[in-house]
Amino acid sequence: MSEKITPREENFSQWYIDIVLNAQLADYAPVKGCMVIRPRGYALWEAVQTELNRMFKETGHSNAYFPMLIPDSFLRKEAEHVEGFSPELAVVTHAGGEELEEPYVLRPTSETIIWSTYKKWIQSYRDLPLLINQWANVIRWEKRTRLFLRTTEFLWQEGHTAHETEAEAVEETLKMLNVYKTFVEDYLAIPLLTGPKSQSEKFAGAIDTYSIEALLQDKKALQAGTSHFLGQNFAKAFDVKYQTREKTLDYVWATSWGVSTRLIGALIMTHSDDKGLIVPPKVAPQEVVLIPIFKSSNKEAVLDYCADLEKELRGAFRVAVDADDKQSPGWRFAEWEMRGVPVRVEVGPRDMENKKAVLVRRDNGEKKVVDRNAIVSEIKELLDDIQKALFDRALKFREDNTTSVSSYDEFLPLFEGEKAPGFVEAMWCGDPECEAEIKADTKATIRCLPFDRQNRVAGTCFHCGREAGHVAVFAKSY
RNA sequence: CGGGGUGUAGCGCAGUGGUAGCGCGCUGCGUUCGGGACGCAGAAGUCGCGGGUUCAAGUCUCGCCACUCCGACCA
Repeated sequence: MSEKITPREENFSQWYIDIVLNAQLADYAPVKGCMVIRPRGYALWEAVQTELNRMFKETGHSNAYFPMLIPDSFLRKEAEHVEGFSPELAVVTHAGGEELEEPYVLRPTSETIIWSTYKKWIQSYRDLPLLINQWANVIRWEKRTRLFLRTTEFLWQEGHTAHETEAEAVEETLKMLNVYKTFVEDYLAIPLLTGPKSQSEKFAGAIDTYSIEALLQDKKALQAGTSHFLGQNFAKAFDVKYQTREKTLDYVWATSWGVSTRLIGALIMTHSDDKGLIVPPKVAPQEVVLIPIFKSSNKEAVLDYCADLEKELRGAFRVAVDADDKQSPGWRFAEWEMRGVPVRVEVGPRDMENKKAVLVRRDNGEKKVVDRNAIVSEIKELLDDIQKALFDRALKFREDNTTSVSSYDEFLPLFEGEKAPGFVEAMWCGDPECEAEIKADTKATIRCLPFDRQNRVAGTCFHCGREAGHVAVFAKSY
């Protein structure tokens, strides 16, 4: 069984790669760290795009597109920004057979090209807020890449907004963080921690960075998306001023926020098992696979019987049908399990005779024999159940792998050895030096200061013993 | 970018200097079919890339590249 997939226990990294390649989500490309996203993988990305676009538009945003080539000088206008990104830039130095006077950078993110444009578009408070999103590719020359999780080129969306007031920009930052949380939890069924990053972990050029943090099956944390409050940093760097309602001039307030194809990696690593991919029904390119079971003697009769059923299913669900007579039923079962389709419908001679069908859940393998006539409502119920069960299972995993500590003596052993300990929460003083020492000792980083865990009484920092005003969540991360 | 490992048919691998192999998969035909069926016939290779040694290199040697594991780096 599943000989193609390395078990998680044996080698988690290899398991992940096996899933990506065997479920035909992506393939390696000729250039270091780049991947080809195959139709089955791209369909997942399209599901992400469809829902997020709906949510972005409901919150007042419009899509636009800015160029991929950015003049080198633009990057340099915001000091922290250039410092943060320059090590991973790819630069175009030649074009049209000649060396360029000024090199172009392949965008690692679009703040600079967008803010240079916003300068032209914003004069008055009447031009605000400006709420724009773009779907784009970006290039970051990372040292160590991994399919979907960290690739040299990746697809993402980046929202860039401009506001009259600080309060409005902060509100936007948190609103979009919450859009991400809602989408990722409700559709991808991945439970998240949300909250601000520590100052040392924030985005280059931001005042505050907020993130959504997931815990994957190997107990490492993944930053699944970010929303940044940029203050007036980019407005100042690109001289974007507007006339206020009081007829004064002021710099606008900015946000930016993004999620990427990394979400597909998070999806895989959260739900899948040793048989292959598991996809939550709401984003599954195919919710149901119909597998007719027949012998050559009764093939025609079974397929006839399935024709009506298929029509009915297609009226209600996204459906695949696999009636390949070159493959045994067992082979087809295993194949569609690897592809992650949430519900399998088996129909053979027995079912035909009894006016039944067999439903099998991908998430836990349970089989259920149902009346042919009730099949649509039965599947609907099952899909809802699976969606919920996947989230609940992931949430339980996270809770089972979250530890609370009050001293460094408790903390240190958790981060010894190969295995990651999951999320570890502790009272923390907020000092970057204290954070750096912890990281140097253990490789643990602060994932965020979760909003919903700040209700503890004030105490002392678990590491340095000084007064502590935050609960921080530590983990080993991707 | 540093250290280790790997690179031979689509995939997994064998092949210690002398004719390019095996299993799975693939194509065709037939028999099978309720958890990865079987028979027969067939197709498929610049042995990762580039130099060097040699009468002769998949094999020895140097360089490079890719993947992978571990580090450093990382919205």
